[in-house]
Amino acid sequence: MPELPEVETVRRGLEGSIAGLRILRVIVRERGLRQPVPADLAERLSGRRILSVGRRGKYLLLHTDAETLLIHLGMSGRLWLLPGNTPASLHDHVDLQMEQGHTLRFHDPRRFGLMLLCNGDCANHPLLVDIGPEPLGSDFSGSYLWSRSRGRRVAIKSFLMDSHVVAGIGNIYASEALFRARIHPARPAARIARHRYDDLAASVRVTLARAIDSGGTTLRDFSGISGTAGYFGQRLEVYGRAGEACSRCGSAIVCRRIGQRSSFYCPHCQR
DNA sequence: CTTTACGCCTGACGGC
DNA sequence: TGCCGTCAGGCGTAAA
Repeated sequence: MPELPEVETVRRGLEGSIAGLRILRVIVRERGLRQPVPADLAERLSGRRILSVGRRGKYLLLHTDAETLLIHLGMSGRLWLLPGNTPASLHDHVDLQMEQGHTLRFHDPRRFGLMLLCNGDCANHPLLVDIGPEPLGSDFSGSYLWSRSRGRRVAIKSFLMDSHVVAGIGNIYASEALFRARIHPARPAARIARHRYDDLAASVRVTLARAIDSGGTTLRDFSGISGTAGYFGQRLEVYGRAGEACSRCGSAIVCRRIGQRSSFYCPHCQR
């Protein structure tokens, strides 16, 4: 999926385009997502007005004047804002037809995404309640990471990608943040010095913030709501660059599997 | 409790 | 050209 910067890019796009609009009609073509789309989604959303668009980790929250629509893009999900008469094609699972001739379309070939309704702000929803702090928020810091890492022998990269530790960091940005902090991705989380966690927290923030500024990373499946590409891919230091020269020392970037995921790093700079 | 393996799906790609 | 194995940005669950 889209990781946090891509979801934030989508959130901003939606906030600026459909916030304030009423949902006129909902079309569900495929209910078999990660969890089934509620059978009564259409009747519960029709006539509702979208008040604002929020985000928690990689989840989007479309707050309406009644319930909140919770959306996750999984690995391959996309949201497009299209003219209302755009014909649907393969994997176009859900349309929200809005006022002013807009249709918000959910498209997801792999169907790891999710669309659910919940009450209020969804903060206590089972899928959200155990998610760690927002990495760009004030609860996230080196001391927080350090305290959570006590007794954890898991690789630091897997630790960073654990949504219960910190929200929204996936495979790309975990590799990038660790490169920036010069920490080897396979290092056990408990065997990283306290002061290095300050570097790591700062690196996570900078990496994510820059990616958001660039409109996210487009590798395969991501684009903004108008189909525009994100440009952070041009700024990735290690992800997908196995064999290329490290920008810091010139050594060849290495790819190896850590926690069942491809991990990219510089074996010279990262320790 | 922590850690690891796996499944959910489709599509793209590389090797043969 | 087609077939097959592998991989892909997530995440929850089961098992050890």
